[in-house]
Amino acid sequence: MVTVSPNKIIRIAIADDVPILRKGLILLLNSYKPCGVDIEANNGEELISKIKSAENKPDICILDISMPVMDGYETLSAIKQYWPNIKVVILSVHYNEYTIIRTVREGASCCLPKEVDTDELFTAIKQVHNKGYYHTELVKHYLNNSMYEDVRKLKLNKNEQEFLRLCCSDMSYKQIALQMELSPRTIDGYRDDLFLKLNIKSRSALVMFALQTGLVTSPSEKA
Amino acid sequence: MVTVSPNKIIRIAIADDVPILRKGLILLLNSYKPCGVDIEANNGEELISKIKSAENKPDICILDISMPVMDGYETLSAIKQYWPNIKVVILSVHYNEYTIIRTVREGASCCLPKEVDTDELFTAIKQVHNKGYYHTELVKHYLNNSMYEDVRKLKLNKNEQEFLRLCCSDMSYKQIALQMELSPRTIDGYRDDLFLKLNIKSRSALVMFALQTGLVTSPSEKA
DNA sequence: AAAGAAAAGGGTGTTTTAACGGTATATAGC
DNA sequence: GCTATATACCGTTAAAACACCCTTTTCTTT
Repeated sequence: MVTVSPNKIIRIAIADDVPILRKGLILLLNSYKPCGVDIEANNGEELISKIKSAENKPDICILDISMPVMDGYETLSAIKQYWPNIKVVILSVHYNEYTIIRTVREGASCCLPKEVDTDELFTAIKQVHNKGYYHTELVKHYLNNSMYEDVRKLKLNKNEQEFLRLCCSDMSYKQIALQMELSPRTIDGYRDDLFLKLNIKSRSALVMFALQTGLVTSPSEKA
Repeated sequence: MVTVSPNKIIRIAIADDVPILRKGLILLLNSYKPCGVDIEANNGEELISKIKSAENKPDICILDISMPVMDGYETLSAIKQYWPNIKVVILSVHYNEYTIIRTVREGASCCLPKEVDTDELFTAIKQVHNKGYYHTELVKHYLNNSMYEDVRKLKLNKNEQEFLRLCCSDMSYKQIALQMELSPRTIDGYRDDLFLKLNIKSRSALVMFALQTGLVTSPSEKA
């Protein structure tokens, strides 16, 4: 610590690819006395690079999950690897068992849904800064009571990610196998593995999972 | 018109169930001189009731699609029915052919993705107020070139909505039929109808459609 | 009251999905 | 060298999904 003042401001960095939300959040947080937003980025990669070149590192990073280039899951890992002391708050539309367990187990200090009310957001940030964490009832519930035992299994490898992405379409497993240049049997194995890991029984549920966790983002349609 | 001043402010009403986005948007729009936000609501029903009791009706309503109680699609219909002169801007994460065609054909003056950049949002609002509409390239593209000919077919009835909701799960069609107290054949018919209407061939694509259009919202998980 | 449309129910066949049981190979750690 | 682990691969069977053509019932509409 170089300078410590009694009324030190909580330095905040924000990564979110929705400009109106990001700008709004900045106005909102800056209007709240103890906070100051220094860094904003529209994806994880940009955030990491801005933190690297920042003279004063932020106290807290607020991350969205689904962002282009580098998503919130990866960004969280990178931050915790480079700067373990920076606290991370996940603020996302994706708010489910998978997202909560994966991010909190990876070191997030707090995981909130975007539907959070502004007062609770302020409370959360203050408590994260002072106590190191802020867990909602749902987060507490899943921390005590989750079907996912092993964090490592929550991360999907490249092939699994690609498979999951292709599942979100009209393609049959045979066509997916063809596209990925793998045997249909191998694809069956991927599916069976995911069904087991995620405790689901159908491709429909797999699609639900993919979209709800932000692991697959619907292709932003371009004309 | 009761009072017309040369520098009349554009009166805006906002309905969105995400408080931080709503608050942020209000700060943002109020910081833009020609705009003034008078009404905010966290769902369509609340918005309609606030407009009803408002002395001065808004010029423009900004609507989210996926909201509890009354969603953006229904809210748009209601507004256009009661107050055809109020302009509606759809601002949503849901930005696809279905959403664009359905809202614009129903009378929306503008349909924007939440990823819109703040300058474009300001431009859109100004142009909607002056010219009556603002269409992005993607909106223009779909207006000239859509697979949905008939707007009426875009609206799903109660049974179809319920069916679509239940499709987003691990349930088999047989289980869905049981749950809805209808014959499995009838359910098959619903599916075939939707496949035809939406030009898709699999339940996975149906789930994708349901989530991407906001016609089905993932149940917000509660502990 | 008759015609027509829309919704529900039906039969039958093919294709795809899903559950279960396996083997072979590479490679990283002990 | 052995063991654990991850990856790719294989076969069988049952269930579910999907396609196609058809009838009955229930409403609107005229």
